[in-house]
Amino acid sequence: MEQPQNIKGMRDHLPPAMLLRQHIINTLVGIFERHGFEPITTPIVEYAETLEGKLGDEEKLIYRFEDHGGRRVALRYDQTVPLARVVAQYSGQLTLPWRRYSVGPSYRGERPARGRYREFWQADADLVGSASPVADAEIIAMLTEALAALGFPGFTTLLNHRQVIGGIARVSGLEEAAAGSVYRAIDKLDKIGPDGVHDELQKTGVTEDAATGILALVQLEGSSADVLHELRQRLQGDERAMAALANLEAIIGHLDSMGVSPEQYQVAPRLARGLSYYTGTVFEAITSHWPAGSLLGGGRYDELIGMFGKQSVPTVGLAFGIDRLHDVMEELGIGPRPQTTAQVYVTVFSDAQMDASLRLAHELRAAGIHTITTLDGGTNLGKQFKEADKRGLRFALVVGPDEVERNEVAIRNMQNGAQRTVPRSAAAAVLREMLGM
RNA sequence: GUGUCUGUAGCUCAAUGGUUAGAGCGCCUGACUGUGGAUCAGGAGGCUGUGGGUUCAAUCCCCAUCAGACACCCCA
Repeated sequence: MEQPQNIKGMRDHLPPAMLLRQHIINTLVGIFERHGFEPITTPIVEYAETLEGKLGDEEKLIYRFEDHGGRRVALRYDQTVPLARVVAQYSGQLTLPWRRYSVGPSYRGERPARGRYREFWQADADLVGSASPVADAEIIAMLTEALAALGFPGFTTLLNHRQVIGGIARVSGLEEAAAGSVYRAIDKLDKIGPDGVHDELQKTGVTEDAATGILALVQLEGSSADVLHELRQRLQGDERAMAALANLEAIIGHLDSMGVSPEQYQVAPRLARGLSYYTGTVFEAITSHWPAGSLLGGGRYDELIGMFGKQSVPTVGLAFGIDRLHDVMEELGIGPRPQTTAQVYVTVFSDAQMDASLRLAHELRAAGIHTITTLDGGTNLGKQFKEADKRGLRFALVVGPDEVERNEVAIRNMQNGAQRTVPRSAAAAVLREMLGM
């Protein structure tokens, strides 16, 4: 290790990136809390067996190792399984239904690609302990509010139900066991097109007729009502699918009152999603401006918590991909792009004036203004202004001998060069106003 | 995990199988001794990702390794 370097797929986030990330996280948390979701944090390291047996195929991507005590441990793969562990473990202390959120990193040993990293952050929100369609609707409403608050221009939430897909497979005469590869094939519809899916299905052993039938179903598009109607016709006789369709209809029925308009979502029978713990609704949000994966994903998993030994607790939730949101916003130029956290730069005229500047800075900070000063009193003013400019500060203040004598402060607007002198006692108030605080 | 491509100064990129590897931007200093973004003049900064090999000689050719990009797989 002669050269400092990152582990593959694990990134450093320097201030410019971090400031945007914080904006994203703060925005999401704001929406979560507006809906009364409560924060929790769980360890990044879990017993390997806690994570095993919950994810399906993806399990091979779990980071596993032995700790010093020889315990088989793993880095968490998402925040959903740890949540399920927590709910099972603290059932006596939780009042259900429980709205909780959690923000932090998860780890997957995948080959990194665009919008995909081995360490990635998710903002996860789940509504634990309710099977009501209102719960599903609330999660979808929240995701819609969040993407709008972040400023995403055109996004769509694709909505489906595991038992709709199951029904499609059953109606096509497929064994339950074959369903997995069918899910994967139809999930690729947007990428490889109908012919591609047809080939893919046949490759997995589906008959030509069945493939054609499946394809006709998963390609359904149009208004949610139309798609649901059509699915109901074609899946007739499959009870579980009928129940799923009724459930979707009930959820959609609440969306309007929750502020979600019909053009912001669509029923998409092709949406499968890989995680095996989903049992009901599944959804993800995509934007046409970003080809590399969804911005968030989620669904209902009514059996996962029960896997930790106690009774099942119906739950629906979602995870925003912070890194993807960041990458897309960066690429599309969405959102604020602050260069720094400081707002005001207090110059130091000379060593003799150092304390006057420090005192002023202290007062400004006490007034809530983010303030930095020069550290070296021997630096000439020109250099200090240059630094203030480079750092992207909005105002530079001067308290030289003249200002001290007149008990004033000079405030210079670094964006347009306008400079004014105000009474020392008014400096904080004036700045607060100029900063729009 | 599979395949393809890439890796030279802080950043974006040049260059040649052979003496001290270049440019722009950025950075530092000065012209400007109470005021930044312009201009001009100087300056610092590279064992060419790392480790091997071929060769009289390698940044350039070969192998490995690490990291990155893209596609596949799959997902946030």
